[in-house]
Amino acid sequence: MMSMSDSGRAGMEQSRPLRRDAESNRARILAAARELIAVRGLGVGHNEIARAAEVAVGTVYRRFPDKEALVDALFIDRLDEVVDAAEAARDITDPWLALVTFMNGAVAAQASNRGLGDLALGAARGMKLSTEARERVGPVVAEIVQRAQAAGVLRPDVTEQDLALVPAMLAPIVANARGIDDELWRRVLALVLDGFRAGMADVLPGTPPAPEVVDAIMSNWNAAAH
Amino acid sequence: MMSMSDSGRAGMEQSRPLRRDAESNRARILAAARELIAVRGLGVGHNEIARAAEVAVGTVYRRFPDKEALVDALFIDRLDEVVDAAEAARDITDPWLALVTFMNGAVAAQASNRGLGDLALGAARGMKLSTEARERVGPVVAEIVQRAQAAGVLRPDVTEQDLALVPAMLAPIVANARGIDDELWRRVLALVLDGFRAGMADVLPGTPPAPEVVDAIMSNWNAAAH
DNA sequence: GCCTAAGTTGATCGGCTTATCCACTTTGCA
DNA sequence: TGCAAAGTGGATAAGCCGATCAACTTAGGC
Repeated sequence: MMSMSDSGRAGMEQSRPLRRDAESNRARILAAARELIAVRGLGVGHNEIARAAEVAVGTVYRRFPDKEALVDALFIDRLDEVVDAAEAARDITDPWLALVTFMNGAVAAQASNRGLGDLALGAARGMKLSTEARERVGPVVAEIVQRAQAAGVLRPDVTEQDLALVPAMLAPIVANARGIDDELWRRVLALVLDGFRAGMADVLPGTPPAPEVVDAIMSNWNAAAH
Repeated sequence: MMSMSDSGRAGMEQSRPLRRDAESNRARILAAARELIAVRGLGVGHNEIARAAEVAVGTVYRRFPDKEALVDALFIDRLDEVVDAAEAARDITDPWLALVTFMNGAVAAQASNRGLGDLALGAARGMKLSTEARERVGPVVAEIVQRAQAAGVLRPDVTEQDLALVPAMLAPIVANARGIDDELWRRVLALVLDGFRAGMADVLPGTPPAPEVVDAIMSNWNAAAH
């Protein structure tokens, strides 16, 4: 085998139970980072996280060698929620509704957590997250997809991979419409799932975005980072 | 016709025809910026642009007070291409094909110019571009939309505003798939326009992205900025 | 209670960006 | 030709960022 220490990150880390103070600091760092990142996105710096956690930067780096490690630690447990959502959706009888419900849940999570959206936009690279995400939610989604296709309500020439792209597509909508039209993504998601093509009745939820809204989204006028 | 002067930027500034050397420098700056930004996105710094233009940073700032002004100057003329594309699409007989052709052209432009993609992602704020874009391409697109709706091939509950969101949605796909699957956006665009719903025959172009591709897109593995 | 490994601190580094400033050079009109 | 006005070079400021490290503090086994 190779280095079998692996305290901080990937592999596992039960080498030695952290000292009490260290453990509490770690928890505070995670809590602070979670909150800040949910609200402001992955852009928040270590200094800020450290200050919020009432800890020094060095301490943050001691626990999480780099940003990637921190983000990994932060979001790996969020996966549980997604998995739960997927499993809940799987239990819905109507195959199409199951699919729609799941996608809505996924994008809603993105909308409520800026960091998640940044992730979907590809803001961070190379983290183990995507692998783990695929492994854990993939199978459930595959099941939903298969059922929908078997029922003839989902076109047969798509796969769950195609479906996986949808949250990424919605990310800029969610991100840029934030604070201007926080529900726009629901309409757009419905549109993406339903299609632009005429013929299939359903009336879209919400109202069409006003031209000013589109403007604002494109140039990010009011949204602002702040 | 409307404002008929408007050489450089926002307000107006045709006060005096630039000196020869200045004019040539301005052109070189624009050319260098255009190329760099097309290839590497809006992230390129002024220093780099200056070096490529064989000019000093100070000179860049003398012509373009800030990044916004530079980007404005760069892309305002690109609008001509989009307008041309829209007008060409308008002349296509089949209303649906006209719409699809236009959207393909718009996203293709994004795919071939990284800066354009960044713009669609909302990377830059507050520039006059979006206003001008709306004013110039809006009417043509509206015509395309109306025709498609009149022909009953486009669902009646969408507007050209909805359509305007599509390039933004495609942006993360284009950006994150660059160098991995440069044509993926065609499939996704077709999907967005066609809809996930079963029933409407058309076979999607391309093949479903492999799981690794989706992984790579999400975490931006190989793409790299370089 | 003491001692050492573990943990913490915060100044600091190096790299990047946007933007400014002023001594110097060039242009082009008189 | 000569001289102001226009333009230019490039060092530099000011701000971020992620990340490092040597000096200090603390936990907790013995």
